[in-house]
Amino acid sequence: MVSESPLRKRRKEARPSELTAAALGLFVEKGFAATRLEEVALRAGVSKGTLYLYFDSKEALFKAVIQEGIIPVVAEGEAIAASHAGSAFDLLERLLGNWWTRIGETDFAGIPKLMVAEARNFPEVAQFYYENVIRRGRALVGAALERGMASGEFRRMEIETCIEVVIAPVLMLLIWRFSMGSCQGKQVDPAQYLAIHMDLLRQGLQRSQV
Amino acid sequence: MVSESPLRKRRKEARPSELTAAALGLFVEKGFAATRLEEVALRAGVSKGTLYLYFDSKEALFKAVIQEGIIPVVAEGEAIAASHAGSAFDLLERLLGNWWTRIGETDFAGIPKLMVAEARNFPEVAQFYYENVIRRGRALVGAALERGMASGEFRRMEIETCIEVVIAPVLMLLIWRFSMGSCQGKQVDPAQYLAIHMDLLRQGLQRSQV
DNA sequence: TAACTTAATGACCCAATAGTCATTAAGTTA
DNA sequence: TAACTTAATGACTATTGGGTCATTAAGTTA
Repeated sequence: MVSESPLRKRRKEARPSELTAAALGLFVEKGFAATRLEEVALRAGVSKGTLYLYFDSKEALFKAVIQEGIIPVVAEGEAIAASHAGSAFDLLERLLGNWWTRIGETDFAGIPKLMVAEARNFPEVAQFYYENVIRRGRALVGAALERGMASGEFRRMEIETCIEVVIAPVLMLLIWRFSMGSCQGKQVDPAQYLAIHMDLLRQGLQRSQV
Repeated sequence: MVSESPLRKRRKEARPSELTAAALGLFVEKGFAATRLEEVALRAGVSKGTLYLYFDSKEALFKAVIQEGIIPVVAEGEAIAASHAGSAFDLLERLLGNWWTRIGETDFAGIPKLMVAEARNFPEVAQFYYENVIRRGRALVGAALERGMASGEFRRMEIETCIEVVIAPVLMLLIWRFSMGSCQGKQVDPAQYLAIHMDLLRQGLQRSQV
């Protein structure tokens, strides 16, 4: 009886993403500084030495984690906005909804909390994230708001600040899940949370008060 | 010419709060794990040995930082709510405004970000914070919303989720300031941010559409 | 001003961990 | 199946930083 699976498997292609996935989980859970690389390697089913085959340093691993999975979603949002035909509010709803299903329900959901917690320790990565995710995400929401104000669907308000207020609850929902979330008995229901947020926004933004 | 100030000053009373203040600043800036106690001591104008005179461990210091300054503000909010006479919306505005001036504009402003970043590493402290700050803060906002719905000033909505959505932007404003805030050129203006948030809420919550 | 109490110090200890590298073995080629 | 390439390993090193404690000196009392 001979074992079919050798102890050491050579899987050069799969290792990097398995390592960043493991690292993301641990970084989100314990923070960057408190995460030990041996634990990351263990979770990825590999030894610490192997980790260093693919990433030069702990910081390089952090950068890879952040850059890996979140940027495609922004591009997707931009495509949605470009092809949208309905009302401005529908667009807003689709943008936030898409962001939720593509980030909030995936393994990448922990990235905003991680980025918030570590931004000051990695200004370079934070800047990258700001330029490629935040700035573009804001621009999308801003364009939707502008469209609605131009058409008379929304009342006129100062746009830049409005963007922040619209995005904040969605961000908070994620951050909460990966931080204080475990303290409370019944978890927040994301669908209901988003529904209430959109409901308040619909009436809060509208111009004509019938 | 004799120096009036000896090298070692004995200031037993002042040390603890000076140490927690220094620790808060560094914890918020770098995270708990990445903060060195020697640096905390240095910032407090004291040696590392002195720090251990007042706090048993790094974790004890963390607990003290969290527990020290934020709870009185909740009590203050409860007093405001108890004595409030005007409309429910005015109460909401006063609560958020008070929270802002008493936390947002003080040294304690970094605590929410710190708590969010470290909650999973200190479940016991997180639980304490949850019971004494979050739960009570939510109850305050919830009572204001209920009052408004009961009087017909607000339309009826599911309260628990509503609370979250009302609070989220205010929390996000603080968290942002201590994380990604330094990435963007022009900072958000807190007063304008709160004004827009309250403006959206006023119209979003109201029952009668005149 | 001498004796005494205790706040403050900083050199030291040791556990933890980021990063290295000589060795091992999986898979490939001839 | 022997020779070869390189993915994978894990023992090892160097450094960092939490925590200790014998020593020092500020302030107080008699």
